[in-house]
Parts: sequence; C-alpha cells; structure tokens
Amino acid sequence: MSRKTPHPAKRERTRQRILDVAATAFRKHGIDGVGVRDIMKQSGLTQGGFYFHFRDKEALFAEASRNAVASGSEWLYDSIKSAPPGRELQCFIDAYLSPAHRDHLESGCLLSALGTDVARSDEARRREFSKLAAAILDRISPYVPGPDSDARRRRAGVLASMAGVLMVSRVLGDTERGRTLLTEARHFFSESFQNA
Amino acid sequence: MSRKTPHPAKRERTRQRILDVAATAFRKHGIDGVGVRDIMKQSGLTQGGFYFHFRDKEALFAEASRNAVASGSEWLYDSIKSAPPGRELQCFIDAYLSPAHRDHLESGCLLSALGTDVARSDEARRREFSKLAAAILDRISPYVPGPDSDARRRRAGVLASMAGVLMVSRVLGDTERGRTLLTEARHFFSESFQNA
Amino acid sequence: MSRKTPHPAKRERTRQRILDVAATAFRKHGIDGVGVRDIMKQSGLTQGGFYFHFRDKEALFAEASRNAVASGSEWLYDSIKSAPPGRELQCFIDAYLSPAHRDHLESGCLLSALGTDVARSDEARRREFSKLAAAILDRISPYVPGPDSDARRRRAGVLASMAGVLMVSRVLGDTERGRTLLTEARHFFSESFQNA
Amino acid sequence: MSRKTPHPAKRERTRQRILDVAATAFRKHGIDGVGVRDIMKQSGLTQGGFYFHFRDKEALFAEASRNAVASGSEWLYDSIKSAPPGRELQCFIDAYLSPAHRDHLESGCLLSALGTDVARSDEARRREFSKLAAAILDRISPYVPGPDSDARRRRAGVLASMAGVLMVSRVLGDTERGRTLLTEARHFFSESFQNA
DNA sequence: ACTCTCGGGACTTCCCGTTCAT
DNA sequence: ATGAACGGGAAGTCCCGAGAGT
Repeated sequence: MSRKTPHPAKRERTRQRILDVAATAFRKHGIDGVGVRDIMKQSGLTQGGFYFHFRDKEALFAEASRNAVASGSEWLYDSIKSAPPGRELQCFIDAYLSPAHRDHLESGCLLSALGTDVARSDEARRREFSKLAAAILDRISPYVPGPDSDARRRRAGVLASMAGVLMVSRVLGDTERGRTLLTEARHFFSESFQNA
Repeated sequence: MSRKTPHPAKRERTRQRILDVAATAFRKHGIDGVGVRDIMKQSGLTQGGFYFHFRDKEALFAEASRNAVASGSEWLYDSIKSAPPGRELQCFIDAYLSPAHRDHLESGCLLSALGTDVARSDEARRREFSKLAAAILDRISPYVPGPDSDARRRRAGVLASMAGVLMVSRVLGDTERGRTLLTEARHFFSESFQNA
Repeated sequence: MSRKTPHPAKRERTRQRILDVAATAFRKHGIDGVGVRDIMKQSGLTQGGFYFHFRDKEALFAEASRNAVASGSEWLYDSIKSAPPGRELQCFIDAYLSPAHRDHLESGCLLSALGTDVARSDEARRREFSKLAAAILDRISPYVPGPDSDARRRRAGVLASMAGVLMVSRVLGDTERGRTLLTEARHFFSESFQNA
Repeated sequence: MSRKTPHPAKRERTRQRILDVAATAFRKHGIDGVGVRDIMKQSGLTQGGFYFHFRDKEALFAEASRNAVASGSEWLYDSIKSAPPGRELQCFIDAYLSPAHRDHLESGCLLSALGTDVARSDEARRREFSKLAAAILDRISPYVPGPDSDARRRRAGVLASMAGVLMVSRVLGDTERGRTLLTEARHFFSESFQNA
C-alpha cells in the first residue's frame, strides 16, 4: 500500500512545480499556446506523467490560475505591504502600471495576461476565472478609500481598467507612446483615488 | 507602369469577403482559434484558393485587422455621429461599454477582443497592431475635451481602460457583478471627462 | 477476444479498416482518383491520423493491394472451393467473367481494375504489383490441367486474357455487345481447357 | 514568318498537332495523369490557347482517342497489310503481342493503354470509347476466319484478351516471366485461329 | 494565341491532447 | 513516472482546369 507512494510529500512538490511552470507558461504564451509536453518538460518530467497529477489540461489551467492568484505574483502585492500607511493603493497602482509588470507578463496579473483569451472561452472557464478576479479584488479592496459601498463598486472598475492599460502598453512595447501611456495612467488612477 | 488589373472587381469582392469573415472569426475565436480552412469555408471558398489572395495566415490577420478598424465596427463609431453636439464622447463611452458590445465581441473593438493575444505576440505583430490602436484613437480623438496636449495624453489611457473593463465584463458575463461593472465604469469615465 | 493485447489489436483493427476501405476505393476510382482524406473519412477517421499508420499514399496502395489479394475478393476464389471436383477452373472462369464481377470492380480482381494504371507506373510500383499477380496465379494454378510445365506457362496467359475481357466488358457495360463478349469468352476459355 | 493571316489550314494543323500530342500523352500517363498545360506546351503552345481549339479536356480526350484509332497506331495495322495472304491475323497478333508494343504504349492500342481508366469512368466516356473499340474491331474483322457469325462473336473476345495480356506484360516488364507471357500468348492465340 | 486570374483539391509535415502498457 | 501509441487538425506547397483580357 504505502510502497507505491513512498512520499506523498514528494508528489505534492512535483505537483507544485508543474503548477508554477504552468502558470508562467500560460501567461507567457496563452492557454492554447503551450502544450502539456512543454510544461512537463520544463518541470523536469515527461508528458506521460501529467495525467497522474491532473485530470486534463483544463484542470491544470484552473489550478494553476488559482495558484497564481493565491500565492503567485507576490512581488505585485508586496508593493502594498511595503507601502507607507495610507498610500497602499497608490503604491499598488505604481507597481501594477510599472514597466516591470509590462515586461514580465509571465509573473504578473492574470487579467492583463489572459483576459481576452478567457473572455472568449466557454462559460465554465469564464466562471472559474471570475472567482479569481474576485479574489484579486479582495486583496486590494481594504485599501480603496471612501465609503465601503462606493469602494466595492469602484475597485472592480479600477482593476479592470488598469489591466486594459497594461495590456495595451504591452502591445505598444517600450516605445515613447507606450511609456507615456503608462505614466499618464499612473497619474490618472492615483488622482482618481485622491479625490475620492 | 500601367498596372494590369483584369478583374479588379471580382477579386476585390472575394478578398473583401474573406477579410470580413476573418475579422469576425479572429475576434470570436482568437488568432490561433480559427483555421484558414474555416475562414475560407465561411467565405464560400475552399482552403486551396486562400494563398492566391494572401501570403499566409499572418498576412490575413494583419489585413483583416486593418480592415476591421478602417471600415468595420461602424456601429461603434456611429454612436459619435448620432450624438448631440458636445456629447460625442459620452455617447461613445456608453456604446463602448454597452451590454451589446460585451455580447458581440466579433464585431467590436479589436483591443478588447484580441488585446492579450497580441500582447504576447512577436514584435512584428505587435508593431502592426500598434498602428491600429493609433488609428482607433484618431477616430475619437477630436472629441476628447480639454487642451489638446492633455487630450492627446489622456485619450489613449481612456480607450485602453475601457478595453480592459469590457474584457473583464466579458469574463463576468451577464451577471450581477458584470452588469454593475459596466454601469459603474460608464459613470466613472463620463465623469472623468465632465470634470476635465 | 484479445484481452491480452488490447492495444496492439486496436491499431491493427484500425489499420485493417483503412486497408479495406482503400482497396475498395482504389479499385473503384483509380489510384489517383481517391485522396487520403476520402479514405480516412470513410474509415471513420480524419486525415491527420493517416501518417501514423502508413508512410505515405504509395505505401498504403502497396499494402492495400497486397491485402486485397491475400484476403480480399474471397467471393471470387470461393467459386473454386464450392466447385465439383475437376471443374474448379471452369467455375472460376464463370465467376471471373460473370456480370457480377463486371459490375463490382471495387471488390474484384486487381488486374482487371487497375491494370493499365499500374502498367504506366514507375518500376517500383510495377514490381510490387508483379508479385501480386504471381500470388493470384498461385491461387488458381493447382487447377489448371495438363502437364505442369504447360500449366505454368498457360495459367498466366489465361488470367491476363480474362482480365482483358473483363476490362473491356466494363467499358461496354451491360449492353448487348457487352453481354455477348462475356458469354462468348466464358465458352472460349472453358473449351480451351477442356481440350488441354 | 507568317503574318497574322487567319488561315484555316494553319489552325487545322495546330489542332492536329495537339491531337497527336494528346493521344500520346494520355496513353503514356493516363487521362488524369496529364494536364492541359503539358499537352499544350509539348505542342509548342501555351495553355491559354487550348480552349480555342477544344471545349474542355474531356472533348480533347474524345477527339484524340478517335484520332488515334482512325489514323494513329498505323504501325500496328501495317502488320496486316504487309502480311502474306491468309496470314494477316497471325501477323497482327504477332505485332500486337510484340515487345515493341509492350514498350511503347504511347503509340499502341488504346484498349491496352487506357482500358481500366475508361472502365471506371462515367457512362458518357465509356460509350464514346465503346465506339472506338468497335472501330478497332472493324479493322481486323475481315481477317478473322470461319463463318461470319462466328467471327463476329469471337473477334471481340480475342482483341480484349490480347489487350489484357499486353497490359499484364507491361506490368511485368521485360523480365523472364513477362517475355514468356508474351510468347506463350502469341502461340495460344495463333493456334486458336488455326483450328477455327 | 498568350498571359494571368481564380478557385479547387491533394499530400505532407508538424504538433497537440489523451491513453496505455510497463 | 515514462514513453510510445493514437487520432485530430492546422498550415502550406503544388498543381490542375477553366476562363478573361489583350
């Protein structure tokens, strides 16, 4: 019985490795842009073992996305923790709309990396992903100023907007217009909240 | 030299048909989500004749996108023309962030339909697409209020933001949260410009 | 049931299915008259999986032909088995030159269905096909009367002749002249062997 | 050089040239094995002018076949003319089943070159071709011995048989078995008529 | 009579997701 | 956990028949 699975912990570690690789790869190349083979190879395994860990590619995507929101992209949320009290949101905005985030979509916000892909997916995937969007919001929600009722309404729009800006800035790349877009947007969103 | 175009009309008509079908299909299923075969079949042709009209799939995408910006999505820009003077931008915003636009990505804004796909594409495709983004901006640019220098800086951010909101609203679908996102965003952006 | 080797059996079954469909299709429409696509579709598969089973179309033709000679066209050779002793050859002749064989080239003798196609093919294909012709001869050889040395010489000529008659009778179709050709030929060949 | 005089004779000559090339090419490569382009190029013309002379490829095939029977393959029928009286049929048989005929299907009997191709064609083509078979028979008919009623019945079978033998001998090529087939068949058919 | 246009269709290569036997 | 098996499907190249314009 226990011969077959000598170390459940090891399996868990392997699983986690796959998840991390997948989260990165999906963001970098899109859901259909990576194959199970690539992900497994990058995880130091071969494709045959994949189905031992996950039911299918869709399940991997769901888990990897969940994982990326829960424990990944820490650098992004660290900007909140290391911010001076009262300026958490501004710091988050600055981090979100930073050139670093633009240039590293593979470790960044899922919305800005996979938004349109998910948008045209079937309902099941969209519903899964919706939960993640909510989870992301929960992380920044406490810092949105103003009455709670207002905050709740606005926070979603801000995140979506910033995801859009980031997405476009990636299209434009590190050009004059791309840089301008980013800096202007930083000011725009910061001001929006200063007023509120 | 005089150009010999024996059948300009027929070829052009066929080409246009393919282009229209492609623009729709790309937005609906993503660039890698449609095959040349499907597009041709929907155009009433077979895949064999494709390479007579376009060098390859990439060329088709480039042209179809160009075409979609230049002459497609008219319903979106009509919102500007039919708006009362001085309220063009508000009307555009309302149209852009309408449930109709959310539900019909196949005839809507390219940015909101293919943004993240293009964002991770190679530089060539991104540069092509950048030009289109600029072209889209040119269409709404005249209506952004405030000093020209400001307008120029802001218009890009607004469009990108709205694309992000629309993208997310498509993920959320026609749910309570999805609808709220859209209505809140409409107010948010309208107010932004009223103030300016 | 092949419980022991479920997997190899599956491949073999698929392969056999393709082979059967191909043998039929090649005879019916000619080697260049059928596409890999059609054959696969008729086999309940798609064209993509073809190259897993066969190197290319030429290989399929070679195998399908071999298969058709070895195990196909049983109805033709059954005429020998069910014949009264001593009259095997006559029965075979009657079956070969029957209206049924004329009307069903897709399950009949390869020589009469693809002879001229192969005749103008490159040497490789002709040599392959020659072996099949020899295999066909081996099946009727024991029943050709007279001294062995004579039999060996004649059997080939008879088969070739009958293939020619059948081929022409297919051109003529079920017309008066076509029917006469067949009946006359039956008598002609039967008598030839009665004398010998 | 000839001025652009619409000389009907020239057109006729061109037409004849195409016809001859086509008859050769069809026999050599099969009906679907040659393209209009090849035929025209070999005729010293380009593909565009083809439809000035013939309605379509099918019409060309019909005419070229007709032409080949009427005026082509003269070397075959010359064997009759140059034969000693009373031995016309034997000489024809020897010519028909000669290695030369085996090696030059492009100028030989249509039946032996295109038989199976036509056999699977649609009824229209088969009916056209049937007339040609009759025309061929008319050329050797006078020399078939015995009462007319018998002759009429037998001549068709002999020609068809010989076509089959020749076809198979082309598959076998210039090998031992191929040569034997031919010589044996020559004797077989000669004897058949000696008896009659 | 020629060149070019136009669309059809075949073959092959490549890659993907999944399953199976070991 | 591996690696092969298996089938699906896309992209692209090549060639064909037919027709239009000059």
